[in-house]
Amino acid sequence: MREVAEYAGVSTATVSLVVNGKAGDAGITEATQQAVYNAIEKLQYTPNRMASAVVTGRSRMVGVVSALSRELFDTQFGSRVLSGFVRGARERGYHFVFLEDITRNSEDHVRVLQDAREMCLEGLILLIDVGRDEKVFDVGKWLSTSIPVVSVQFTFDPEGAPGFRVNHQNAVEECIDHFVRRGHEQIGFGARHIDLRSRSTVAVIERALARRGLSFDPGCVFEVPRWDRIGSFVDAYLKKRPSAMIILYDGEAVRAVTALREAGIQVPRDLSVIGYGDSPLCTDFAPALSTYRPPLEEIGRDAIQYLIRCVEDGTAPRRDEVRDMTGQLVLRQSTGSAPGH
Amino acid sequence: MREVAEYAGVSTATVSLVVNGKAGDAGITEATQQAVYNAIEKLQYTPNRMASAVVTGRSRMVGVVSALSRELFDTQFGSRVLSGFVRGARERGYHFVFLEDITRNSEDHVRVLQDAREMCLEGLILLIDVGRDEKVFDVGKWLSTSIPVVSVQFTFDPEGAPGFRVNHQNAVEECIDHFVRRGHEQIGFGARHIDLRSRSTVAVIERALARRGLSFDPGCVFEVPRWDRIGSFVDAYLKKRPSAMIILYDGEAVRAVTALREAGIQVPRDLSVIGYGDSPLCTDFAPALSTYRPPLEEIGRDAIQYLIRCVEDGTAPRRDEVRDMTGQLVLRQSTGSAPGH
DNA sequence: CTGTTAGCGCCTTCAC
DNA sequence: GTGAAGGCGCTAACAG
Repeated sequence: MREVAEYAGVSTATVSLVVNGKAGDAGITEATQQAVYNAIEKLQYTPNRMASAVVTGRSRMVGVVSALSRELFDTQFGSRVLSGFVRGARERGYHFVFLEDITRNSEDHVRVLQDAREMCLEGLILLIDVGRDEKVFDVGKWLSTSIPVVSVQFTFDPEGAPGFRVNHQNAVEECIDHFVRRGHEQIGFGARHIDLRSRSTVAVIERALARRGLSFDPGCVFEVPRWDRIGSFVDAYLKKRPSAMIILYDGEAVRAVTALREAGIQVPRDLSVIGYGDSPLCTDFAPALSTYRPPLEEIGRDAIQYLIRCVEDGTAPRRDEVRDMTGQLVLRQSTGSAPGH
Repeated sequence: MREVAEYAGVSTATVSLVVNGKAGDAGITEATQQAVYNAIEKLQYTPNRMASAVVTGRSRMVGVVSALSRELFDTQFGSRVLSGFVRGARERGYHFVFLEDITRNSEDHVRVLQDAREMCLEGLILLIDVGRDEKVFDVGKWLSTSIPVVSVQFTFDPEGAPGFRVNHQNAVEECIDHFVRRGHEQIGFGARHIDLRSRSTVAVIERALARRGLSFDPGCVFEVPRWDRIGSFVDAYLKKRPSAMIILYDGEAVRAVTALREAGIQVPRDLSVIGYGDSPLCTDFAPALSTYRPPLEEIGRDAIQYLIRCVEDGTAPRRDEVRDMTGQLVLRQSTGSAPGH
């Protein structure tokens, strides 16, 4: 920097102002600015972020903290969100680093904060993927007293934590809308486990149906287990035989369709199925699986940019606000009209 | 730090030595060290990496540069490698950041170098996933003149760039071994596109077969296109009817098995299939897909730790060396004995 | 064995 | 409008 200043015939202070785009405020001549830019060009000068971080306390870096990194990398969900982070950060000239996995043991969160301070991170993205783990929320709250934190939840849970997440309402509405238009009246729901999360989804389905004057049969909530126990699903299905189903997630949808086919149920002739996730397997499978595509890249991008904006404006991210992002229903071969419609 | 020094009754230099684990070399009393640790504890002191990076030039951060980030995040391959990076870096107290995608336009590589210098990155991981792009190799070579670079290639290409990659030789041997033991003699190969990469795989298969006194029928190289053109694959298969196939990747294997079933070929009764990737869909599909599981986490972890070791030892990473990592054949339901064996 | 000193590269008042 | 000076938090020689 000193060399640049000398080459341009100005002082290092001037160079600093120009490099940081504060030349205008400081009222520096156009000519002087040009001279500085020329010098930078000639000398191949690259400013040192570390040095400026030392004095300003600003590193232009944020951290990503996850609640369960195995899922983060094993499902395509996590990696798509990551992809959004990369884009979002890049667009604003920021970078991000991974910190500890909060849930490995009970002291990880202090490590996170320590790392964040060591590296002068300006904010944290908290990736919530295990649903309703009270501990994760508490850690988030605790972290957010020392550093800006924005939460991202990328699994499907209508009653999950506030923060950036998919618009579950919309997802359900889109599916029901499509089914009803095609004449389906008895609509089922399937998931790997029937837990609190599934139950809230069922509640949303129920309300969507009610708004259309249809009712939901509680018997149409199906557990779609692994292959070794898939028989229980088939049996349960055959008792009710709904003509349409929403299944969480695509993998479960594939297993359900396959198992049902062996029992003589044809998709989409006898049953229409919409999965969730839009994973690559949707198009490898036959019939190609209709699915709801969650806006994961968008969530990642918007979340990190919101965080950055808060950091730059000096405002604390709102911890209580729900940011629902709308995805898209992707219709393929596994959906059709209700039998006899 | 000054406060810590005062509290402990020593100088900042002593604190620095203790914090950086150089207390031993400098011969600092146990008692003094304890005093420093106590002070650190009491004052909740966190060292500032940025500041030390300024003076040492060492940031304990490396960068990850990819050749095609879309693939990085769309396939489970990329995200598993990333997971390895996270672990590998963490184990050594390092962090990593994402830089530009080299291939977006022709000037991205200078941006990469600029970012690396701005952030005092100590090394670069070059993710090669598009196979044999001369440009990527050149960029890698160019980068490595200014900064340590180690390459990671995570697609399947026996003749790809040197660096960390899966042991293709082993992958093929394992499959062939298994097939031969089960009495298969005519073994085929399938892939989405029959290009240079596939051809080198075929060559490896050919040699493995030759070593066992078997020959490879060039007519048994099959293109497994998307659904709209899958008929061509089925036709080609029916002409040769090999009893076993290696298919790149799992998605293609699923399409192949499904299409063939519609043509009356049963897996594994008439045909044994081994895919590649061990993606989640292997166990969602029926029959559950046998596959070769590439050691992606291991590759990521080893690659970044090799890079870090080079950085710390001050040695340049070898650009020409092949680091083949061995994966594992995962046998499930899509493989069986040769018909009549 | 430990403290003193002199920077690392940069930013930011303040006079001029 | 611009430069000089001081300091950010830390490390590395060297002196004692």
